[in-house]
Amino acid sequence: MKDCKRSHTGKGGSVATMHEVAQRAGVSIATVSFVVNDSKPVAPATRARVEAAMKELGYHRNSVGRALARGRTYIIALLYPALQHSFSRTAVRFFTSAAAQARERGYNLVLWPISNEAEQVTELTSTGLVDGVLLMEVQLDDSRVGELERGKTPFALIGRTQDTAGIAFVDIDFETTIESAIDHLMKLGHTNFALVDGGYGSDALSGYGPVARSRSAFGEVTTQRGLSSVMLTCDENPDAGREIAAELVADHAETTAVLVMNELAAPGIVAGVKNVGIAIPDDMSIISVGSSADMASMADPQLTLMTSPSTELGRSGVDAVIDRIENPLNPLPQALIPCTFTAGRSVARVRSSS
Amino acid sequence: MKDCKRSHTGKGGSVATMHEVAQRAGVSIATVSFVVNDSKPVAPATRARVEAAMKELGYHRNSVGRALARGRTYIIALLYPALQHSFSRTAVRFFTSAAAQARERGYNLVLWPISNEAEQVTELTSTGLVDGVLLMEVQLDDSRVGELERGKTPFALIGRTQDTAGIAFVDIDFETTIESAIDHLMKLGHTNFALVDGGYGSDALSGYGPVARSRSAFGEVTTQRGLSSVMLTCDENPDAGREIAAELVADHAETTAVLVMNELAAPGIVAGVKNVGIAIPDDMSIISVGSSADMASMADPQLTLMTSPSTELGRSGVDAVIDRIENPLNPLPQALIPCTFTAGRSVARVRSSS
DNA sequence: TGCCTGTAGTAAAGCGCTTAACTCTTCGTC
DNA sequence: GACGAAGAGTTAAGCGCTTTACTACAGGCA
Repeated sequence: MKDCKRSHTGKGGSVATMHEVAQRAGVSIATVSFVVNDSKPVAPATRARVEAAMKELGYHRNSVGRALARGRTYIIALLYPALQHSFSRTAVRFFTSAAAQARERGYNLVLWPISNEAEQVTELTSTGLVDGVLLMEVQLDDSRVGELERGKTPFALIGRTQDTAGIAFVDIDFETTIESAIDHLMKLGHTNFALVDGGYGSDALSGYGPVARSRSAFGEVTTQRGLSSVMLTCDENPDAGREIAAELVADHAETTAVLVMNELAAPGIVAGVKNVGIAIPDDMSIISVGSSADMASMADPQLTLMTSPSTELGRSGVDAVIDRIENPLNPLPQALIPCTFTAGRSVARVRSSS
Repeated sequence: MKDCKRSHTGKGGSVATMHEVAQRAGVSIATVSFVVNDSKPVAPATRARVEAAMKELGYHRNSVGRALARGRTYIIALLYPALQHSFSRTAVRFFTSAAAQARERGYNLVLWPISNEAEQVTELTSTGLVDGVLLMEVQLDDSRVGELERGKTPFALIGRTQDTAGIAFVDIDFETTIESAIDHLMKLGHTNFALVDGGYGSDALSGYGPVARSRSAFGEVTTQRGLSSVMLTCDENPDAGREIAAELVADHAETTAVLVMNELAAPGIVAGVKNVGIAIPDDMSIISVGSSADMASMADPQLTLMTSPSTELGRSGVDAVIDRIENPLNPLPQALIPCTFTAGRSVARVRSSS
């Protein structure tokens, strides 16, 4: 008597609906919903009938209908400005673990490509398509964050803005990481340090959190420990690494310990240094900071590194957004996770000569 | 008289709805829809009133409601088994261009992480959350493809299965690519070739299209041209490259020209070859096939390469799915795009000695 | 017997939007 | 001046699902 236009079950275009299942099982549509979601007790016999009907019709719940009714899509968008930055191995690992954790908690984590325009963020969040947002590659002063704060979509950052008050985030603990790297090298007798970081565009440079934070940490620690130090910057590619290596060797010949905070340039730096006759690790030790083992072994010799805690970042990042979504009143999740030391072949005791 | 529970406009949680806009503008909700979608003529005065109301209320259309009513989400999922494979620079470029093209055509392209399980594919498509699917990293015999064919969600492949009948796809033209690479090296006098490809797991090896196709192309062309040839395989990482390089040099000393179809191992191969005292490109020429310039320059010297047509693949891939979605009756889009030659420093004329 | 409680299931009101069908006006035309 | 067409809006029926009442019925207890 109702709904007759598409009762031709089976093929015919659209998929089976809850209505059809209900009809077939001889129950009300609500009961089907209760079975599907296990949201209310249903007598075993009835449940069995419903389940049979579902199987026969090949029923799958329609997420859009559900989303509309519940006011929740269970989709979390991971915003990654792929256009501007390369998708490092580190990021992949991060993404993977984030997705797994989201799935675990009943959400879908999808990578949503948007340019860096703040307005695109609004465009995404204001349409109610996603329940929450995870923002990567955050700048110290990031317009997208402002945009998100203005909206009502729950979000969390991977990385931090300058002022983290009122913002949920998960980031690498650069201070601790840099300090351990330096400590490691000091124990091997090094006293002349250099830091090479990534440009990340040109002027936005000082605005990139990891760079800014590592620099200040590097500055502080070397000063405290009375070490000689120099800081250099180059673009995020091997060729830039080659160039900066030449510069480093030419202008700062005393350097024996280098922290590279630029995964992509690191192999180039190694190549560049070797090309001017300096042996690694015999004459110079290099540690790649915040990198992944795969990338580090692109270099020859394989780089010793402080491995980025990508997996943990992914997991806690997702937890942070979901927490914001589900318990907006909870204290803000804010976490810092240090990189861990991974041995390679690019670090050695300083030469006793000199 | 109707809808009173949430007429408290402004803050208070949810966003403005079409209803509220209609009320405020003193028109029917349908009219608002016509304005928003420009789907029916509306008198200028009315339109103005509606637009004013929208602005005042900060209205943004709700995608979920729209999706439900239209039966379309305008979301396309790019399925990339990130868990198993690394996300190469090539893939990033692909992703970026695909996203841009989708946006251009009014769709959202999102990267949807799923494991390689075919069932997860169904789980995604059957819920009606996405209008179409773009599948990457396709195996010659891929269960996910079967799963997609069984469902009714439009899809296209980046890559190909063995049997491409009835399937929309876009892939690299490996035959042409391999042939040009060989031609290039032949013109420089090389006659002893080797192909090193990527393992891509262990047993699935022969099932990976790019590998299988390059191999057969390599085999055919070298035979045709009467060249000596050998094929090797190694995992997709630099260390594996180092090892296979040693093997290559030890067991096939005559080789002077190497095609590497394994972006990630390539830098390792270069390092490995050099480590046993063979100069590149003087003693041995290497071309990295289907790679990206960034990755190629990780090696020292920078690799000459056949650049993967990532951008084109992304664009045409998206076009292919959208075509399937919007004109299911059109002829199936099937396209092959060759890689293009990009000079590096790893290729030279063969030594006249020998 | 009557009343309360608990359990299984149903009816129906939305969620926010689209769209086919319909109602009024207002013109143009013969 | 009457009729039809075109233009501008409105009504209302969904899209597929969730969820809050509410009904029915059985059992427990006095």
